[in-house]
Amino acid sequence: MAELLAKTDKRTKYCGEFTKADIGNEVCVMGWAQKQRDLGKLIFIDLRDRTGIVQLAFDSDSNKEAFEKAFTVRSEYVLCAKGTVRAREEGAINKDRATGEIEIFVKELKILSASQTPPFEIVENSNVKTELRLKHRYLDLRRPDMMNNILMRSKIAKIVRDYYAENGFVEIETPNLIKPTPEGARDYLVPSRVHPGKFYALPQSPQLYKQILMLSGFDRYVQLARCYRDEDLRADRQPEFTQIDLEMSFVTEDDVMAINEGFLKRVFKDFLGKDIETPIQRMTYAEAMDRFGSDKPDLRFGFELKNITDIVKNTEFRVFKGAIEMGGSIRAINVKGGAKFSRKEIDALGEFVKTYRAKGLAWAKNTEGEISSSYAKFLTEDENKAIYEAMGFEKGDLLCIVADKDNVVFDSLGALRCEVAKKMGLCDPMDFKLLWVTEFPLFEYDEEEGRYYAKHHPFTSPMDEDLPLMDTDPSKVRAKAYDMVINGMEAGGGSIRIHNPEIQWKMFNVLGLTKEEAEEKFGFLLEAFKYGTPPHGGLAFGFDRLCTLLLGLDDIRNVIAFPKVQNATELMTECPNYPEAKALEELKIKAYTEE
RNA sequence: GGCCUGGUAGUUCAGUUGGUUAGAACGCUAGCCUGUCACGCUAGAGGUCGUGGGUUCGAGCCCCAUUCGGGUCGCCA
Repeated sequence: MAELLAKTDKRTKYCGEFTKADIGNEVCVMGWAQKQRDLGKLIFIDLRDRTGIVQLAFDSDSNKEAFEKAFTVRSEYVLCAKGTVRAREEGAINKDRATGEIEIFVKELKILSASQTPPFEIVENSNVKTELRLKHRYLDLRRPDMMNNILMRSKIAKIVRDYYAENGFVEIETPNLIKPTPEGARDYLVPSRVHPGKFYALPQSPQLYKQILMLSGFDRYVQLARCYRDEDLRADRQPEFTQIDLEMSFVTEDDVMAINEGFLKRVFKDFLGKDIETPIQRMTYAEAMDRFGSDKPDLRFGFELKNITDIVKNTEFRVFKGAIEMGGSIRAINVKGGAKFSRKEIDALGEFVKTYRAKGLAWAKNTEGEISSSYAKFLTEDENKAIYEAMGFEKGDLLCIVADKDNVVFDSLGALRCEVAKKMGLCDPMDFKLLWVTEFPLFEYDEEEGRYYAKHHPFTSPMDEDLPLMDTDPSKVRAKAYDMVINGMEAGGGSIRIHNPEIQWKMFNVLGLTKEEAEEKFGFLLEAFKYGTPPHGGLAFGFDRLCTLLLGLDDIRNVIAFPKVQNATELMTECPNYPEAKALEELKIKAYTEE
């Protein structure tokens, strides 16, 4: 059935590129049959490639041979068609299609490849289950929207390379087989054949290498770096992903932020035609937590958190009193226009906050001046009034209150304000709100293990004015770290690094690392730092997330050609898989057996 | 590891209180049709109701286990 492509079969241009200017030309096109429409003595075939669709026309009277072949064409057959571009008659013009004013009247048709009936139709906006799409990803990628996503990703990557190159950045590849790192996410490990029992790790990020590059004097480095983390997946998280990774020497936070604001301005302008105002708004971590209950606040809507602990500090209401007694707080958001939520929907919000460890949701609803509430009866009239006043509670509003330990209150209310905003349709994906979050805490205290962890990583520089606190109260030390937050998503983050050995040792000390442990883990870096280290800092954007945002999507997998599913398998190739016994033997690794 | 949720024709779904032969749309196959482009008309094929067990006279529906997806908490320096 399939025919060979002859040397003379040269494609004139892509399907989507034909216009009225081509009328009368002899052309040759190649592509996939999207649809065959048989009208009896007339057949139309929509021919598709990555640029679009052009209509092929066949007429039994004019060319019997081509017509008869066209008759056998089914969806997804690969065709080569030669013929004449002609104008469509008035009334036969398809205004919904870019090439709708012309068609190719085919003189010679070759079926280069037949196709089975695909398991799902190759059309835009298909709502086929993810599982099936991923199993047949090659077909899914043919769908115009997926095809477009991947093409756009490539376009964004080019903007990245152009922008940073124009600003003096050097693109350098760092290794993918590296020394396993001690802290942070789980490493993917790769066994070494030459060194039985030893493993490489796949990089979680090129962090240490890019710092070393600064030391070597490259001054400005950038890389579209593949990164790997063996952690559970989410809608915005894949085990392997791509980072726009960069580092700069002789810079402060402002310098790093400025150069990257330039990039964001550029990519939003070039890609979306949108103007981003610079400098981009900044907010400290403390303010972000206080106002939004999150270190990555979505600024597309209000519903800010307010602390009402003082108003009810003398209450006997057990729920509020309990929170105060355990050193927590009572905070509220006023969902403007939220009174339209039904009792059932509000109960669902109560269940929602419980997933963030809150014990429940106290609420009050003002419907046309009539207030119904889950908690008001437990408070005095004055207390209720004071809360309403503090929150600006008016007709049509819904007040949501959580009382608990601070971190629970922040987590649950921070998530709740996004949840209600989503339900109320306030999250236009093409309305972009950019924000730098700054002054992150340097450490996080792990209560279970009774020790400090680096919130960013152990090479993050403390803020100069907080240096004395390193010895007295590490939990209060702020870092020279910054995150780029777009519409509530962490799009990137970075920091100024420590380049002073004394401070680095102090850092390890707080983290509970002995000199020996530090040498064992980071010896090469500490050694390198002895030979003249420039002050340096950098940042990494989540490239996949950035593409997702710019395309207005909500699933990172739609910008990744071959993504993995929730249990970290890839459905098309069915990876991972058991290796051959011989391979394990060479690696001196025992085969896994079920217990 | 926890919680929530789904799996019925190739696809997307419906399926009543547990009761006859499990339906629809699209797709697919065949026939007819010269201006379609979501072509139209006619006819047809297509089902181990994810899998295994249980309850019952009787299970797509109830129970248990399991598997494969999706969301999420933990986790993600």
